Amino acid sequence: MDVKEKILKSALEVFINKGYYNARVEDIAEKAGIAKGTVYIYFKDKKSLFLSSIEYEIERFYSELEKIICEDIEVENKLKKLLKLTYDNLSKRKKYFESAIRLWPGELGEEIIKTILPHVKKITGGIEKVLKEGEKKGKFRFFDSPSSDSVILLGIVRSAAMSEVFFGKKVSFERAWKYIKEILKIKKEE
Amino acid sequence: MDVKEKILKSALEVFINKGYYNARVEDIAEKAGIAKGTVYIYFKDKKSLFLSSIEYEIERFYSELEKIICEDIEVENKLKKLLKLTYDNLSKRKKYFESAIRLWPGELGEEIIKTILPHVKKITGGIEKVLKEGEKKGKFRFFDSPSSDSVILLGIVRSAAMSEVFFGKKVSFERAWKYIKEILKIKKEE
DNA sequence: TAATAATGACTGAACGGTCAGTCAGGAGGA
DNA sequence: TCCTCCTGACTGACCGTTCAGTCATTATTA
Repeated sequence: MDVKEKILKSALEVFINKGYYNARVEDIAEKAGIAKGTVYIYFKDKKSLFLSSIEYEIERFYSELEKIICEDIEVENKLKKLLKLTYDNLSKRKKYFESAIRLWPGELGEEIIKTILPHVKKITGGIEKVLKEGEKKGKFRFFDSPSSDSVILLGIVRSAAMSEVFFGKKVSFERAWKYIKEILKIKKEE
Repeated sequence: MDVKEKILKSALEVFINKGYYNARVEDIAEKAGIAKGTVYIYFKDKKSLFLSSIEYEIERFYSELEKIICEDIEVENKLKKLLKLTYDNLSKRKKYFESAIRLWPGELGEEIIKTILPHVKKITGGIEKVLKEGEKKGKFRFFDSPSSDSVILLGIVRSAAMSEVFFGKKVSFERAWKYIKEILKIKKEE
């Protein structure tokens, strides 16, 4: 693995476990098996390393989603797999979300949004695509529009995945899926 | 207003605008019109000031919710008002949520959860109460159970309120409410 | 005047970023 | 083949800054 990628992987891990401000650049370097100075050869500063590591992770996630989108299976199952993957990814990353209140660095806020919005849009775009596919095939309906529906579906999946942390009660994926079936009027699936 | 409360209010404002790590205790003191040292008379350290300010805010929000819960109005409208208040509060606090990725301080994570979970539970508990009231009066059904339903409803409202920031497309409260009416099979309201 | 409250200059630790120095390995010459 | 020179990726000690928390001093109140 080349050095840059090794740094990105380590950075992601350390940022997730410690949060931006508690992650020392030296921790990241150590985990990558290099010296601190080397990090600054590949990345301008801590901030840009952080943004790059987030982009790296979202793209990795999106490539998993895309594989499902391209599978040749029943569209109901495709949607379910898509959302299940999202649920699992969120659950796995619970540590990200331990806090209900955001403590991100103010000066980074806008930049993060600007950096990751295009990547996030690819994800909602992927879900919209599957919704449209299902509608065209008459397998389910839009409740409102693919665009709103995808936002709401992701909201349901996210709140289920996070419910244990935020509300102290677990909501399984299967239960979340029941709500979604109701909204999209999906009759059967498995 | 007594000094302690003035500090809490200022702290909340500064923490929201700057995030935990960029909020200097001196900023908070300045905003409250006192000197930094005074803060340490009322609060052990920055961390406990932070936790107290969060508690203070959630309790303020809950007292607003409670007022609605106790109102003597149609239960459908009560639920709608409750969720609208939540939506508005989240929208107002968009700055909180500008970042899709959490950057909270690792060492604080668990403590935050421990501190705010009881308060958050009061909020979901309030919604559950209204759901039960509506079910008893035959105005709507539980889709799954008051407990899961409240998590999912909050998830829908939250994702709608945050959609502009996270997904770059606005989902109004009225639209979110449509989904909720569908799930709870609410026929009429307002 | 005594007690209590408030102040803000100061301290020490933490950490991002720098840069002079190291050295493995490649090129070139004998 | 062996030796020398060169390159640039990598290192890590160091610097400068920031800021939470302290405490001797001052102000206020009873």
